[in-house]
Amino acid sequence: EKMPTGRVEVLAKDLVVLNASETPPFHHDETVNEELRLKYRYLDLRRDSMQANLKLRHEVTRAMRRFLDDNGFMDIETPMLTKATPEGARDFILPSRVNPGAWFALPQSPQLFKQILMVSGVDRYYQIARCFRDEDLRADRQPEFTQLDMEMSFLSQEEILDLNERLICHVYKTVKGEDLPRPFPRLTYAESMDRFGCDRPDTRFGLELADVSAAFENTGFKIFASTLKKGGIIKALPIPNGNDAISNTRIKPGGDLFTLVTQYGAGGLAFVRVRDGGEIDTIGALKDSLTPENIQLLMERTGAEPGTLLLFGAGETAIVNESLNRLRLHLGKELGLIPEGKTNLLWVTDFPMFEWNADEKRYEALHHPFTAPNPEDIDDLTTARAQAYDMVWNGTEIGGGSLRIYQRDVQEKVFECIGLSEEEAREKFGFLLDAFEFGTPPHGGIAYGLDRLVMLLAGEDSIRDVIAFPKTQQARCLLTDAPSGVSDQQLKELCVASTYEPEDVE
RNA sequence: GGGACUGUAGUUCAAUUGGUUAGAGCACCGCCCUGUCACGGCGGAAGUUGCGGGUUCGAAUCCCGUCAGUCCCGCCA
Repeated sequence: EKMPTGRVEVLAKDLVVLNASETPPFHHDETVNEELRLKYRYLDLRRDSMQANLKLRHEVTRAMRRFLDDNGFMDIETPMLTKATPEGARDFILPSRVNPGAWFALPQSPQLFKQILMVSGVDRYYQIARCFRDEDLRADRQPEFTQLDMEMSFLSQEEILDLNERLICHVYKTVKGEDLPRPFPRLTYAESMDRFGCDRPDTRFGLELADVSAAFENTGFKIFASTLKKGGIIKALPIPNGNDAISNTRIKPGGDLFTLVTQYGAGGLAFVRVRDGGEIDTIGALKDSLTPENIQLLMERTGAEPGTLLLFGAGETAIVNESLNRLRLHLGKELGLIPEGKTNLLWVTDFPMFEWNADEKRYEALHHPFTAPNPEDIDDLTTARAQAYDMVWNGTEIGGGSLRIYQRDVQEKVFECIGLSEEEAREKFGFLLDAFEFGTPPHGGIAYGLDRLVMLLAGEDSIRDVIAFPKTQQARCLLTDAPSGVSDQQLKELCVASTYEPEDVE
């Protein structure tokens, strides 16, 4: 609680100036631009809101530690200097002076070390671990970030989810003073994609998608017909009372909603308005081709009522889902459908093991290649569901985990699926495969994005505001002016020569 | 790699849409004020309008380039 001024009066006998201050470039109750804040981060952190965020972050990690300590978990550190990973994000790499020509990588996560700890008989491990990924930044992505990393032996998925719900509820109760309802709702990946078009649905509001492919099976509307012929789908986003709220101009080419969906690969945005008395109103070729059967099926599938605006996505499933998901989130916000102060937590389960990468013509692990397949789907791994789960907070993924593979033969099959040759697998992960031969217990775990979690609890829009010393979008530290050049002497010691200029790199 | 927005005193913002001397609040400096607490009064200093080109009689304003910050797409197992 902030003390109001004037309540305490101090009568000074002596005054000693410990250190004089320059006039600061900005005052601690001023809102200034990001560049200035980051350059003078020490002054920025003096502001009440930043002090509160630092304190909140500390309280969150303290609550996590308290809960995990009380539940038999051990905090164990894993190396920062480790091995480059073939899958996943770009690595930050560091030359080894002692081993000329050889490079360490900073960890993208402690994944393999924590699994190795399970082999070592550490039944319950956790670490508040710094992770590094050399990819482009976003409001919720920094090149170095913090995970609460956990791994447990001999627990079923149910037990892991239950324990994690209790963990998150404990953290929430500690910092917010409120109980969250348990158990958390669960959606399978398939259901989430079907109803929301994404794997981390914001369920604080409705506007659920409806697959209306069946309503257009014999349609004369060329775009829809060719979509279905090519194996695509047609989905509708029904907006109750959308007729009043959203004009044709916004939906047609050049309109903001049209532009929004095309940004995610959609070809356009067909629409239908349901008028009083159930009259159907639309434009162009769709208007001419709609049959009574189309309309009846459409109304059944979408539950549309007079006043409802139906927005359509037609095309490849992934594109339809992605574009309508973005449209749903955009309109949910715009129409004020998202309740203030509400916290919706849920699990998404049963992710697919793999996703087809069309560019590289191979399967890619959706979670990571150490995720255990569902035993029911073991016959064909390429279409198998994984024993993986994500925790979703108001539409943001705050944690993800899985049961892991703990048998060498299964692990080798998964490597094969993602196109990793035996030699590569042995070279990169031989130590893990070997370890699996020494009585590795069944195990599983999860990792939470601490920065995102604290950001949500703080009600901030960027993780920079909950990180003491973050980087800019160009991955620079404006306080220290890192990264910077190094001396030739340093490079020489490391046996590193600069061979490429930036313009050589595409 | 691509798209969008922003950049004007220390700072937050203006500048009648291309018009002659670029303004204001806060901060700063000086003087005044013996109970203030967002004090008050009077006065003052403070600008290569991010940077470099171009168009124009004339550019903060329009164009091109560049730098920086932000948001997004790609990317992020």
